[in-house]
Amino acid sequence: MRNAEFDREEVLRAAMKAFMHKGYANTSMQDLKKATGLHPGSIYCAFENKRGLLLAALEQYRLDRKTEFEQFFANSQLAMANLKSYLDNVVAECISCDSAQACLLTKALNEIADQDSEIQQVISNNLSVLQQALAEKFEQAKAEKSISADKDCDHLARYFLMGIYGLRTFAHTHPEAKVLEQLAEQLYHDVSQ
Amino acid sequence: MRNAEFDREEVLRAAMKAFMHKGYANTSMQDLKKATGLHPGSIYCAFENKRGLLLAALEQYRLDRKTEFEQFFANSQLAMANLKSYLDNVVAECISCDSAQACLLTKALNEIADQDSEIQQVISNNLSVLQQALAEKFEQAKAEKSISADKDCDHLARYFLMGIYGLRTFAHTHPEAKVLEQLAEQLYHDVSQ
DNA sequence: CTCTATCTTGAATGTTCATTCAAGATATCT
DNA sequence: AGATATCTTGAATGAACATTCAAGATAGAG
Repeated sequence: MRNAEFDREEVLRAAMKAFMHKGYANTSMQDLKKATGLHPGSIYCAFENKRGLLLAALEQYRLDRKTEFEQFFANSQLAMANLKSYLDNVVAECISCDSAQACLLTKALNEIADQDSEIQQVISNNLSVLQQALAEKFEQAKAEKSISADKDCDHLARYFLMGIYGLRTFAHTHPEAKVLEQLAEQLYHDVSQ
Repeated sequence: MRNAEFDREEVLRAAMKAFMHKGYANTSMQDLKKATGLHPGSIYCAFENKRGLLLAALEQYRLDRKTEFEQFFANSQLAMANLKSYLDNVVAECISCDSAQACLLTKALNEIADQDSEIQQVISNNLSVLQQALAEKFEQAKAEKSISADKDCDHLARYFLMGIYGLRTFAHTHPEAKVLEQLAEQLYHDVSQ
């Protein structure tokens, strides 16, 4: 007889930002209250507890990133060109040094994966989906003759993803545009040739 | 008139393990008490507080890794062969899935770097030293004609380190030996050729 | 307009945390 | 052996935490 007043997606994106900024353990309910505008009771009512909020935020993150990914390839350019754009976007996020543009998946993976196997599983699944999507793009690139026919596209996808993980970590100590762009350039070169 | 009973290095290595296993925020003083065998009072006396213990552990980690690194190159083999051994060792650590063999620097970097600039600085310095050491090995490889003379050794060192970061993160979701070895193989190939 | 199911609020709860400190123990020096 | 400086011990402290819940507010149904 009465609907919730808050916008679920907005709340989850705010929670995502909070978790990305301070990590899971260090983000208090008070931080989450401030970030989402929701009182503790509402959070518990909607998401059961802090962990439930993280799980919901991870799911929203997956959806948002899926949409974003598809937009990078929703054009008529060659797959390899789009992969380059995707990589350039990661670099841009790294350069911005904006913790809200970090990757919630890798952040959470580093922090809690060892201690919570359900969350570990959720994150692993999400990353596997991304890896699979990348592999398909490399297959497309192969069909377009951008890369040679004897390449293993699953391997290329794994290597590309590994490079992105490395880039994100590296950026924490070297957020300089020139360095990161050079690294991305080489990564792109190494999966192209 | 009385010396401390505990072995400082042993205590710091135990603290390192505890921090690597659960992260900084999630490791309680009670965990640290159990891990180190020291009572809270002794920890506070020796290291000022939990943060001081982390800083001391980071310093011990730096020393231990420096020793380990030098051992990898304390032989008469070519620099590139030793770099491969070093990389293989990282892979072996990843395969073991032993949180005690993770990298304290990257773990701490992901968790707290954004929130504590002094710790950020310490970690960045440590990683820069490693990067510099790697660059020297690539210089040596160049002198040995293992890599071509027009290579930028600083760039190679950065790329190699980025790959190691990526490998460690990737291993969290794919701890399979075959996959990690293949990725390491390609990374080695890409910095060789 | 009234009723009621549902949502919102924020103070209260009990737990866990980092930190302190005074009492007790002990190694070293004289 | 006695004195004392230093270390060890672990209970006490207060703050911060996640979580609960009862009271108040409000949207929508009748």
